[in-house]
Amino acid sequence: MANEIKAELAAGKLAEYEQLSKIYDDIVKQARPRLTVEGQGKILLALTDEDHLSQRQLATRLGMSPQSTSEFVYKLVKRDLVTLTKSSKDRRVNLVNLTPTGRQEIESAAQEVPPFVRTLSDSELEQLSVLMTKITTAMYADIDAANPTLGVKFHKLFASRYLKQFKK
Amino acid sequence: MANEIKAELAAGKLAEYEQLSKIYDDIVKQARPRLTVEGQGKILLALTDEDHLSQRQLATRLGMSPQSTSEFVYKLVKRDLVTLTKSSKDRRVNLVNLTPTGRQEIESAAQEVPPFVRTLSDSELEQLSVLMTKITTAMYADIDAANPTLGVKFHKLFASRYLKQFKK
DNA sequence: AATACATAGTAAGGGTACCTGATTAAAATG
DNA sequence: CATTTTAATCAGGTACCCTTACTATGTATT
Repeated sequence: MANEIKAELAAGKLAEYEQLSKIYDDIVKQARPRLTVEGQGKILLALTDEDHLSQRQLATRLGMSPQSTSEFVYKLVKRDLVTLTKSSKDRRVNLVNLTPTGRQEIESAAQEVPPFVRTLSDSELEQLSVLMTKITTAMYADIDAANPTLGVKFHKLFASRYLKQFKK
Repeated sequence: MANEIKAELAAGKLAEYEQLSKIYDDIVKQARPRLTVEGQGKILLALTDEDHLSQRQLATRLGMSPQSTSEFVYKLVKRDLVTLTKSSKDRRVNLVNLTPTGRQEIESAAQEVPPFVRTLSDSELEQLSVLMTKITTAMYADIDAANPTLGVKFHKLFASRYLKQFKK
């Protein structure tokens, strides 16, 4: 069962990284205004992918309750990062629109390479990218299997965000 | 600057994994009662490493405010996972002790190998472990540099938790 | 047209993880 | 013995989420 032990070790390391990264920024604070997939950040990210969505659409493709969506949108409005406009076709729906400031906020949430990544050599970086791609691909597949609508959305969301520097 | 691009790509993949894992459990829910390094879980983890700590000690080694510590300890008491005993040496301090139930809670927070790790081959698993070890080692170093007291504590915390199956 | 039902959004209230400021009680120190 | 430091707590606040109503507005049915 050397096989199993290898899987456990790797899974453990991954989990360790996951947990460590939660506290890393707090402690080694470098004031990077990261945009996370939570709350307001989640909304902004979704709007980057496609602007002028209704709150309902946002809720659906983010897997959040409409109430939470409403809350975060309201907070973003107060921060002038989005505006709300009533749809002319259906006066019940509120379309959420990114403001220039909102767009800027997303851009400026710099995607810096953290120092700990710098410790890897060139070939190690390549290895890591390959491995992590396999892992995230499998994760997307699982998410997709559990919720076909969501999966694709998140894939697009992350692709546009984390591979941006690559597109240029 | 192919070098830089590789670093960015790897960092992006890591960030993508980090964000994806936040939503993974919600969506692909498999009811694994994970013990995270947050709030009450953080306290439990610290107590696994060393029992009968004062709230002050907990706060210090977890990098939390004493007020939050107090709050989480209180919640754990209500859940019968820890008990409080007044120190005989210093009647100001409340020692926090794990109950059998608390110990059980930690044990049962199974450290399962998530399905997406299974997609990697044997040699890939080995590679991943090596790479992640380098990364977490660098993270610990950074944390340690920022806060010498904390760093060591967390290292011990995670080592005891995520490498337990390995020690056996 | 009138009634019934479905849908977009909101209000109210709740839970968890954190934080700061102020306060109490007990210990340490001058 | 009076002052200062320390351990813990209370009060109040923010961000992220949810559930249970409830209000508009739209659509379908009678």
